[in-house]
Amino acid sequence: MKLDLKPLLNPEQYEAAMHHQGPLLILAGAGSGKTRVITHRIAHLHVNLGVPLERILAVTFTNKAAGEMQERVRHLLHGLGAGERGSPTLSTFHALCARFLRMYAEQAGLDPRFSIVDDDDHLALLKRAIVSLEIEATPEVVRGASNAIDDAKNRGLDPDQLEEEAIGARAEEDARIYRAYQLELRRNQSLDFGDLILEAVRLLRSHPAVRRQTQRRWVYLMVDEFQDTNPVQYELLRLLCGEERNLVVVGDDDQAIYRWRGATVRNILDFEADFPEARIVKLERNYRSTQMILDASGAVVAPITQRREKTLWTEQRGGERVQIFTGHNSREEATWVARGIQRAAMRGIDYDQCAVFYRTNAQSRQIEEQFRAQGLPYQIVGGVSFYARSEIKDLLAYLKVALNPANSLDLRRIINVPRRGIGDKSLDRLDALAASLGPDATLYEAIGLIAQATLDDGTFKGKQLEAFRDLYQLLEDLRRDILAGVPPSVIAAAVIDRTGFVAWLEQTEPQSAEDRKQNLWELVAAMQDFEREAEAQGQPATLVDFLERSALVQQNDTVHGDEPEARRLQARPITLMTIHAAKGLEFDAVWVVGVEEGLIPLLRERDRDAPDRMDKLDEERRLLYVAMTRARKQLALTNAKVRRLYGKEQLAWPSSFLGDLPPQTLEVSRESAERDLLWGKPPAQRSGGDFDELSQLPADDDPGVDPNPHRRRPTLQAIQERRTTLHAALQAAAPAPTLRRQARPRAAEEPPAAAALQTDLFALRRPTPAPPPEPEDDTPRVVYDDDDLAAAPPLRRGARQRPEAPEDEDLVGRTASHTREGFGTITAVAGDGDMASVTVFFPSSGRELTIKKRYLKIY
DNA sequence: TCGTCAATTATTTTT
DNA sequence: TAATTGACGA
Repeated sequence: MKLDLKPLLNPEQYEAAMHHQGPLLILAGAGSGKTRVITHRIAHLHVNLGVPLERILAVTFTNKAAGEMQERVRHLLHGLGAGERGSPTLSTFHALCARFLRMYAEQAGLDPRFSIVDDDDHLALLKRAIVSLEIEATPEVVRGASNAIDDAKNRGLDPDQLEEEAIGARAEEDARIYRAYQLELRRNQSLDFGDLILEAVRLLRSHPAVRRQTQRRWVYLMVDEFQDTNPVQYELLRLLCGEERNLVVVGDDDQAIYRWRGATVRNILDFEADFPEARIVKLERNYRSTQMILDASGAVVAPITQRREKTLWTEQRGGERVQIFTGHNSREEATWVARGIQRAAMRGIDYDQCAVFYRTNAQSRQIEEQFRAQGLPYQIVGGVSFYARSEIKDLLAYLKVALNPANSLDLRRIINVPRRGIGDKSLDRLDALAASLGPDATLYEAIGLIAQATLDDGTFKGKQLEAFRDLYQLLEDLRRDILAGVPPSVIAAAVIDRTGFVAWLEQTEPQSAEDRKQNLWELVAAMQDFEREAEAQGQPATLVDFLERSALVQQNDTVHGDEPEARRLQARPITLMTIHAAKGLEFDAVWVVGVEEGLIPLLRERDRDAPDRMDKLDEERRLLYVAMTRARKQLALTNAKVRRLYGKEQLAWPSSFLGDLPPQTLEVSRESAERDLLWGKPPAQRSGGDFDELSQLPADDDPGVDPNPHRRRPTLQAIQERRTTLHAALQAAAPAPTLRRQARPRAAEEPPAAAALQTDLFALRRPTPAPPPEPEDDTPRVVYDDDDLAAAPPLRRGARQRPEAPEDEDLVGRTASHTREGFGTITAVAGDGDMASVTVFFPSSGRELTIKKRYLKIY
């Protein structure tokens, strides 16, 4: 069956999707259907041109994007009845490189069981490296070296090359630290994120045979979010596509928001320099937003000089104006957002089509508080990653060490967790012992010597010796299990059981033990999911693969409020996330909070004089652009005059970027504390955007600011300090203020009186009044008087309810625990209900027992 | 060696 | 605000 793309795509999309060979740059504006182009091109190559799917490689940055593309390609091909013949490789840069390096571990000079270190491990290792050079590991040194190393890896430099280009003592020191750090990594048989790409590049460069093999394997290359590539990633792409130069890149320089991670817009701006024969297609037709939203957001990036000119257009003429709201404080801002969402819901926009974006995670707290107070269901995307939680890292550390005994970093982590009486002193002696065994000896080997009593000098005895023996025995058992192919979930459960992890949690952290236990079981459940998935694909579920996934998947788990689980699952929640996390998503209605100077753009004092400050400012513009272009129909930008952050009140003023928005696209909310569209400066002066502008003054009626900009040009910090002091003085001088009741938003018709503004400010310094009582019923509370709100939208049943009480035939393969026998895997079931006879294999004892179901805990 | 309590301090974005 | 670090006593 032939696939005719013509009726499916617009002319530009069609041109891009029909592209056959050679380099192509697709400049895809926000919402212009780039994923559609990529998936249709894959289908076209396969169905019309007979390209085997295995020859196609598409690289993305996030697992989310890779997964989505996978799904869409599968769906598209399935619809054409062409889905059964293999599948293209759709992967992230990092996952691709990790697999590649394990495959060619020998040529790359690596142990195929190498561990991948996350950011925390990276810092720990870095500190050790710094100390090993007898340099004091102050936060500045660590941060500086970390940045230098990251930057070097992003540019593809090794320690020697970094040293060569180093100017000054500081840079030379960084290079030396880089060298020592690499040594630490090597000793631990570990790679960090940067190494994954860099080592892959080195391997391809130095091994022509591997390179040829790889180039033959993938003939058609596509890269999504090309604007986010850094120089090494770019180099990797060039090596992958080889002489054929058969490379299609899709990107939007206006959405480049990862410069700080080494991404360089240059890659997209100068693509033709490297590929002079490249075709370029611009996708400017937007299928997502109203013209109003496009006009407003376009104005934010328009002042950027280094950019590919694009003008988005849509057939959705008109649309609602962008709402602008200024709250007296950040709590009021949150209240207004909550109310706005309830209004949107009245107009038929589901909660799960509403999103709130903020610049920093810390801002989510206040939004949460309001949502909780008003009974709005929400989910937070991002935040502390599941895999960054200490109990999860502990458990995984056991598995990582068992797999890769050279991983001393993780061994250190667990050597005394749970407490087994091996303290700092013992660890020092263990280090000394390892050092005496030779330069390449590992901690694990040293422990082995002690445990097997090969060492008989009496350094360790009694309880300590016992502790070492237990630990060693445990790890050896795990190693054996891994080799024997015992499923990861069973191994993990055995660790929890044999270390007494749960009891330790309950004893040391009684308040959070419940949560942490939940997390542990969630990890075991994640492993089981993984095992089922692998089984479905007919592949073995190996621990290496699971660990790799856990290291590379930034699980966007949802951190929920303290609402009861059942209630939370009932409604499709509103999404709260950082702007970065929002890239690639879209919602009917979007609220961007904290559109303030200092937050958007986020500026810190030390950036003031940075040579690249203009670039940073441009990136902040793009960030706001990304946030705004997520909205389909409705968009609001909010800020506050006083912001509570880190437990402190700080005065704030509207972002200078707001001054670039065309007034005819805006509408200031009637409830706003600031009614004026001219945020304290005439429009003529407003556009450029420079750091000096920051020290210029905000609205005249803001307290605490010298109204004469010529008198001095204080630093950002000085301004804030001065404002805060004056603010405090004002407060001290005032008669006892009346406290305003909290969290009862005023009716929409009643804008805050001028007098209320003052008391409002004062109220901030007082202890917060008791929070409003939790609503008892399940419906969202109606918080203001509008009649039309009385009919609040019904909460819908959520889609992702976890299956409870599994059907009996589902039990086989699951993990079960028994009070005496510990953890095991279910191998058979007879009968049903609580009295069913369940046969369980317990790896710790090697026994298989049949036990009544009611005596088992099943996970 | 371990647990408690006080002090300190850092606050961006993430594969 | 919250999370981490450091000192101290058991």
